[in-house]
Amino acid sequence: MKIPRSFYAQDTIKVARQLLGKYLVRKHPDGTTVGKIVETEAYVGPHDLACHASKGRTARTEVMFGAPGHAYVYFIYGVYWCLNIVTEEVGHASAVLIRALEPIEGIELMEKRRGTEKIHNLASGPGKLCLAMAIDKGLNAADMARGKVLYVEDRGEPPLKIRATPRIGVDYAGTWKDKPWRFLIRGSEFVSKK
DNA sequence: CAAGAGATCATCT
DNA sequence: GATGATCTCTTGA
Repeated sequence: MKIPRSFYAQDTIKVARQLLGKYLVRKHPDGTTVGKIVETEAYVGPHDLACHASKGRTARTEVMFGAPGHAYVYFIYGVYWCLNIVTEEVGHASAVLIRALEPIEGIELMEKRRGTEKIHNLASGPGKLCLAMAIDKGLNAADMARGKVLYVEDRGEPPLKIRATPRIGVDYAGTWKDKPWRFLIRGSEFVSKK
């Protein structure tokens, strides 16, 4: 069943933890791809110096200030796209970065898009999973609670063992870089880094 | 295997 | 004008 907006409206860290084990579904003219979410990161608000919203309300961060359940897709290093899902109430700029997926459906399509057949390398990183699932600027601000082309499904799996570590690539964020807000499914072979 | 460089551009100063 | 919530490839031990 598709995850409703009320789920995304909760505390960002809680959403980041609970997204683990859920399924990201992407419907595209070329085919449907599905991946199990195995790694996430929480960006909790404007006071969090690692969060893009700490730069203030700008054209880029506008989506994060809006309603929960929308996709925040941004371009980084002139090369890659990254997918986040906006959390908490309207006006609270926070989001969860989807960092890695375990490929479940449409694996051949992912292999074609990624140019590799190594399954552990198809979606084990935020830039890689966006390539594998054809996610780019066109999906920025998409409503994942109501939309049909990009959403998250709960397939009713039991609770998972979760491991928390500091977030990746945010050394510039002062004391915020050490917050243990990166969450992984313990033992998963599909995370970006162990 | 680890370390380093390059890719390449939207966004903010 | 600088830089980044990344990834791949090359180099060298």
